[in-house]
Amino acid sequence: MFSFMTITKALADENRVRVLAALNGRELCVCQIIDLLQLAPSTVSKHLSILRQARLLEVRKNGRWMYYRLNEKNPPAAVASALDWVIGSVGSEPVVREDDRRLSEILSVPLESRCNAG
Amino acid sequence: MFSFMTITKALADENRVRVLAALNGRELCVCQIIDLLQLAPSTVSKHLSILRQARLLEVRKNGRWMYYRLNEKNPPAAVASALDWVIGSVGSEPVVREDDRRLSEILSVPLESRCNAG
DNA sequence: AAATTACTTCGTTATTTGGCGAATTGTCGG
DNA sequence: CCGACAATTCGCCAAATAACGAAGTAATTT
Repeated sequence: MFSFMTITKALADENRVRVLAALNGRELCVCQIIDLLQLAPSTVSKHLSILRQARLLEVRKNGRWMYYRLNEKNPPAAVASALDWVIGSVGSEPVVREDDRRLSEILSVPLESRCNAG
Repeated sequence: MFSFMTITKALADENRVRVLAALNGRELCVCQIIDLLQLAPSTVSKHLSILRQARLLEVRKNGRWMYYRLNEKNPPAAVASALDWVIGSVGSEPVVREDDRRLSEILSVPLESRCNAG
């Protein structure tokens, strides 16, 4: 029950759900997620660590950048179905649509030209 | 996004998840849920109201008893998939197994012979 | 090596949440 | 109508949580 509740608690915050939706189909660097959510780096880092502890996210390090992505490789069953449920449910939410729009802007700026360029 | 977050917040408490699991395949009276969770009536009532606001539960009144059941008649899509996910994920959890055992005891006592008979 | 950049960890604060008991509402049996 | 019972609402308190800035770690650039 503990690991299941870790997932439900991870999903019980709107900013974390927005992160999951934003990571659908792509990986993002922390600084891009900071730019998207408009929150302090320490806050975003905490959110990502909660999502990672729930095994909803995986992380990859490249130089100074940390790339987060959905855990779709070999997730626990409860994680896989949670991701399906969340991604399937929030795709048409206005907040998520708007995030998607902003993300295309964010992604159009190459990472090398300063991370929090916006 | 609001109604989706209402669901995730409703799921982010172990006692509420236990209620959902207990209501899988049957309806229960509040006093039986109180007996199961071993919490104060006011606390249980609050939990049930949170689950109901999320539209995860439906309620039926019969005399002085309130019968709660999963909202499986015509639930919003996000509710239906949430219930599938939860019920499918926690069925084999020890806590839920033990609750199921206790429930067969609780259900063997007719409601008329005092509600909190145990 | 020193400065810069990217991210995380730590400590603090404000808000939310889960729990209880007391008081309230509504229903049934006498 | 009155007492008993089922359930909810209200008010309170303790614990959990989201947010921030400051300090720390690690990699890159100069």
